[in-house]
Amino acid sequence: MPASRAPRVTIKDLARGLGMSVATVARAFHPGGAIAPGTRAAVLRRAEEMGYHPNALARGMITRRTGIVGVVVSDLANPFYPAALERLTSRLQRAGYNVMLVVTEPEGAAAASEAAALRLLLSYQPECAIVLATTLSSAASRACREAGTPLLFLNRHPGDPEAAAIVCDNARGGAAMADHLIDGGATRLAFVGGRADASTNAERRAGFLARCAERGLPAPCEWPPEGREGAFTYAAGQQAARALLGQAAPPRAVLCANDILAIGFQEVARDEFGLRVPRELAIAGFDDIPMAAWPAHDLTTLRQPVEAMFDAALDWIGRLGQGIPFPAAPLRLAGTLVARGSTPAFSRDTHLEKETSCSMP
Amino acid sequence: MPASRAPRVTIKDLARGLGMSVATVARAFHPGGAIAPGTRAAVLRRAEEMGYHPNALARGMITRRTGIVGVVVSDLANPFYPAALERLTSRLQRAGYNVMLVVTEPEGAAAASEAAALRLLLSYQPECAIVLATTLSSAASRACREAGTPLLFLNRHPGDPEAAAIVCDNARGGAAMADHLIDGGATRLAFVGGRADASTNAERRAGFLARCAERGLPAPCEWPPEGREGAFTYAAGQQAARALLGQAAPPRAVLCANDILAIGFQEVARDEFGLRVPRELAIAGFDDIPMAAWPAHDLTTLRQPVEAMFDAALDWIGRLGQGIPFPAAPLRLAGTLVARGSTPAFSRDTHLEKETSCSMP
DNA sequence: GTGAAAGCGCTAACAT
DNA sequence: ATGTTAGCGCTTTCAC
Repeated sequence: MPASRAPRVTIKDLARGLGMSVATVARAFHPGGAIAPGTRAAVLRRAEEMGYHPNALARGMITRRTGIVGVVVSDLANPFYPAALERLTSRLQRAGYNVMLVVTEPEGAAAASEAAALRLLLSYQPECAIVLATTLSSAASRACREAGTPLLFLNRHPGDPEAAAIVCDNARGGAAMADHLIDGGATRLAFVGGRADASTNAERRAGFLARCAERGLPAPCEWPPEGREGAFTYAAGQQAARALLGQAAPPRAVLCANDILAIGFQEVARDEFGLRVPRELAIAGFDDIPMAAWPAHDLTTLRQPVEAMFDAALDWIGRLGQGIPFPAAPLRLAGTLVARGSTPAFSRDTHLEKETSCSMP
Repeated sequence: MPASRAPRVTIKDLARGLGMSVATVARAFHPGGAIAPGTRAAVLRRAEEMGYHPNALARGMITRRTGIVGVVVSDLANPFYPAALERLTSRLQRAGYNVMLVVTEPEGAAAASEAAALRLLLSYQPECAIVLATTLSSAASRACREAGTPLLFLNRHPGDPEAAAIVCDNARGGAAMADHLIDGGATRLAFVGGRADASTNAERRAGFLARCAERGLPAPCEWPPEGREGAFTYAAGQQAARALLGQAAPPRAVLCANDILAIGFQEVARDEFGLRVPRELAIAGFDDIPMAAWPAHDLTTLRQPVEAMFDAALDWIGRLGQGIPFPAAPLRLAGTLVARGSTPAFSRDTHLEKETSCSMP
């Protein structure tokens, strides 16, 4: 026998209780419903009394608007994502959507389980799926397309040109950091990357290296070296520090592809190499996770425009309900350089313009 | 016009395409279905070709088993919870459930929005709701009860005796920590609490104080003082350190109600008071968040039996499907003391027994 | 403004 | 083993 739960009050019960038809009762729950104000009030009052609550599943089946938004995450160990997930969920909730959470394995190995998880999500007919913090296997993307579920990448964007994306302008951020470090007096710079397959990593790196070249500096040294896999983790940051700072001519300023890397790097720089930050070594990160502001780290970083990204996402999702598909061109929003104690104070409080977008060819 | 999406392939389309009845087709998708193996194979093959995927909403309406599990979180800023959420979601997914995420405002102020969010969740007819990391307003609890949705508290338990709960044996954990610190040689102990209304806080404190008394020590000093609100945050840990370590006879060993507090405390102890840990001050936390193992913190802590808690939760949820309600008595599972460098090495690697339960009167 | 009827996509008795 | 029928709870024509 399946679960025997207390039967819920349905619209039928309510209609019976009121001596009305279900149609009338239903109209009371819809803004534009053609119903006499008095009738509506009566229905609402009785509903309250009887403890009636509409069944979203039944409603969703008919209207094809389930109010469900799928959110796919994979790297909750990076503090940036819990914070983002919390905000995103809050905002979707307030807009009347409900978040269905899908966690995919961080390592690509489990592409099969990822596809399974996504299929499960799709079976609930979400209005769209938001991919936070990870790329999706092509199998999973295809599944969405087949199911007709719009896909929105937040923070990263996949190779897939058909997918909509809202991202931080990572290249500009990387460039701004290069300026900041160079203005701080450094000439021997370094870049510490995370996962090579992440668009965030590639763009931040590209922006940083390009600006260094523009300003006539020698090419920064890099970690991880060609052919070696990086990661967006504390441990990877430590490793990078041991490698880069152990060199004959170690860098004097380092940009790490994200904050958690930078924090790991800084830890080793101080504890194992006895370097004073920022005097002997300047360190910067990317994201502005809460920890970055802790006195122990006091990390200069590029704050992602998270709220602006969510503003846009909610806007897009709202339009979806009116039949307007997601824009094809990725939306890039500029971040803010937050100068703290891990870099010299020369150009403190430089702020990038608050927001900017740029379209694709 | 509502969203015009590509119409999905339904079971009817599939039945038509196969020249069978919908009933037969449906049976192919159910394990015990009375259907010829050949027919099933044909259906499955054709389904694949036509891109048919069952609609979970429609199925849920009939079977009253939606496969949806609501998960309510509020404090994603505490690293313990993202990690727990990730694991819990993964495991539920693998068991065929889908997680609907509800984020409630951390501060009790927004009890109204909490109730609204929960109502929204309930309208999707979840099979149960798991409350992770927070207590629920009584309005919200009542809403669940009225809707007939079983409620399971994970990690905390509310005053509400009707609610099911799976928690770490916090009192024993607190006692184990007292032993560990006392065995390490300390006599002037302190306890730093978090939110006073959290059961975790109360239990850890009670266990700690009781054991101190049993071992004949003077009552540990405490923070926050009576009437002052604490919090489970880094900043609160810093504050506590400034208050406790600034005293005439500062404590030599401190148990913080969770790791993030302990890390904040430790930071201030080292940087502002110049104390050497663990020589001059022993510090311990509770939870074993990933950061606790970082060399910079190297924090002794009481690891919560997270996986065992989830084992039990999944077990209970599985039974729910067979009509077996959640047990009324809270399940308490013992944690493990993980001794690291922030406390003296005397009784390193003490492990509590792996698991224990205790019933309520 | 209200009611009757059809049906969303699927499952679960019933027949056969 | 398969088809027929009746719904799940709700929205949405269409009459009145």
